[in-house]
Amino acid sequence: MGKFYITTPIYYVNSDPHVGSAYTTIAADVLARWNRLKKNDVFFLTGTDEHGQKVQEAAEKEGINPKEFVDKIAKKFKISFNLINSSHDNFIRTTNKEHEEEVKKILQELFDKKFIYKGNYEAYYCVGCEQYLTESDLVDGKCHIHRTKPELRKEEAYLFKLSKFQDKLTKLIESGEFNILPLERRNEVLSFLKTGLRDISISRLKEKVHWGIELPFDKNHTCFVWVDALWNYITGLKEKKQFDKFWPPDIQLMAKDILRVHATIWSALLLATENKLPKTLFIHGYFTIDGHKMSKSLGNSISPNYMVEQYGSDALRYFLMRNIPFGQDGDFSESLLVERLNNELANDLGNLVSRVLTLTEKNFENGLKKSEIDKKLSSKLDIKKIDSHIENLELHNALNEIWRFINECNKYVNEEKIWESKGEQLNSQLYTLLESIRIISILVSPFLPQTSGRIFNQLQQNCESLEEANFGLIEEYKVKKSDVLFKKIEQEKDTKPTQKKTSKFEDIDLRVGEIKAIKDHPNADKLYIILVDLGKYNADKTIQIVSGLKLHYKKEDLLGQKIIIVANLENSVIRGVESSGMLLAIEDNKNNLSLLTASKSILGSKAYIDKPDEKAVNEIKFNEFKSIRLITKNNKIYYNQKPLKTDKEDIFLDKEMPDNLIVE
RNA sequence: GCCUCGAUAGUUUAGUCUGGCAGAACCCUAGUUUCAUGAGCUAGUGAUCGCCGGUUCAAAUCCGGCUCGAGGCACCA
Repeated sequence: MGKFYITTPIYYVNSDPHVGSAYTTIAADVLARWNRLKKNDVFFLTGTDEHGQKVQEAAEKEGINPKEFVDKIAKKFKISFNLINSSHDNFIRTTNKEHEEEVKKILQELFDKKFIYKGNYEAYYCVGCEQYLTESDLVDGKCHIHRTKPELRKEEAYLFKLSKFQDKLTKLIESGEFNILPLERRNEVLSFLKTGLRDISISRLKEKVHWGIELPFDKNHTCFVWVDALWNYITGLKEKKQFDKFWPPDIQLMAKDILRVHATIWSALLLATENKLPKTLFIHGYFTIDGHKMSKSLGNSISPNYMVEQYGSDALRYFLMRNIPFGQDGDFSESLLVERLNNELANDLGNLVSRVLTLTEKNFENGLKKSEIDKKLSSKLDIKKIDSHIENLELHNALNEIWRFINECNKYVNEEKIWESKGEQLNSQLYTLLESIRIISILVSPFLPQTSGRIFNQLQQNCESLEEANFGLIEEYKVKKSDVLFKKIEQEKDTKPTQKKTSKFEDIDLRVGEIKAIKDHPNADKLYIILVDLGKYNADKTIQIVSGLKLHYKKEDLLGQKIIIVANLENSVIRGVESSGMLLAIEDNKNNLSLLTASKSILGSKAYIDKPDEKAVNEIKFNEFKSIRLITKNNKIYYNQKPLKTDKEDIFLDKEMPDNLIVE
């Protein structure tokens, strides 16, 4: 059996752990656990990067010394990684003594070998920011924050001869000896190498950045990021006396922001010190949150701890690994997570275990003996395919393949009507199903370690290798059913279960109306009272609607607008004022609101999808209306993939909005 | 501006390397079932595979052009 060394980046401790660091760590954990199943010797390293100016500043801001500060945050990372069930073999911190000593040794070696030399760090300095700017901070040569021209400043620094390694690195990457995946990332690095490598500074003056490792050959400087942080992959092994056994890394996972540093500086440092290069760098994608970029200003970053508390670590792990094709950018959405938890974990897997165990307990109280395997079911499992998906780092496809088999098991129970079977046939069928569940439990264990353990508990078995994923291994089952594996989460859109009647589009009567008058609601800050003319549909008078538009529209902008009204909505009283209908609008998650409008249509005309349907419609309740999913697309409204329209035009939004929002 | 990658059903996607009936899941609709978690199973609706052209008996797949989107173009951990 081989060895397998996998690393995550070490995470910078200037902020709390977020879902991005959890994602990388979970992916690495899955690969580590899969390799342990295959009986490879595994070392899985993660940790925190704790030096540098930003940490120094963050600590000052909190009025504590940097050491206290990094201890606090590092602890948070450890807790967070325990919550997501990471099985790392070492959690390295760059403030560990051993790490600092090791880095000093390497710096001295590089200095002695003349890979490090004294020179100048030269860059633009913004007086307003009180710091050096990077080229990406510059807009038209000016500081993007202060809009001033920065001055070119020089300070003494030590430089690393990165330029020397350009050709060698290019060759190693082109030959595939040093592998970078996915392909576009490799291209990116190659094209960057083509533009030429410059030497880089690896130190800062100690008077400016004191929170760092001192250069062994010059006490006025501290080591600047690269050598310090990157070397963790080596000291992380050396701390545990495992370097000789595990070097080099088989896979180093990271997000794309640090790819270049790894592909150039990190590998050059290894070449300079005559260490082997990692076999593969794998670059995974970025997240969007509900379709929006994750950013501090939007305040939409997601705490993995919260997700674990809400849904459990396995659900989070499953969602991240299943929903996002590994290596591509993906979207994180809580409602999608719940959907997958309910459908795939609870319904498909959880229910399968539950129904099979109940049947076993009912019929084989004193144990179920080994019997013939029904090939009809066992032949549907393709473990080689699952393994090759994982070896190719297609984790989402591996899960897909496992679930295909889970569905086959459910289908088998139905088609064979196991609950009607008797005697030897029943014995054989249930034995096949129990073996299937046992094998499934092995296969999902890298992804869902907790769930896998709970399934084994119920089966009263324990398997820890892929070799055991074979039918016919267990001589006798004495199962013990316990609680459900996954509790389902009620999504908000599902209203009370008693109200099983789901409404159809035909149940709502949508009409074009014109806003004739607007008053402030006497008893509410956000509400308008709007009088709407529905033309011939309600010829004798206008109807009165209370609507929460006040924060979004001025009165003069609304007056005369032709809008869409739910005309048959049950009347209600909102803060003391009667409202007999509602107007349709779309709201995104940033509080932008847009009206559904139909400027060319006749007042009182019907809005419909297929053809106008003039039959009398009953009043509907608000909840019934809410169960109808009208969604946005290209600034129009769709129901069941068909556009909402009147006889004159398609209904459109008066402001641009993203697709797939639900009308409310 | 230069370079790289991507675009498949309302949504998430498989298939593209190596051309051969465009597969799946969610949602929606209908039916069926009672062993099981308001679960399961069956069926149906829904895709001119971003657009235009070329090669070919045959193109989602190969080639050329275009549109849109994402990313890279160094000291930011």
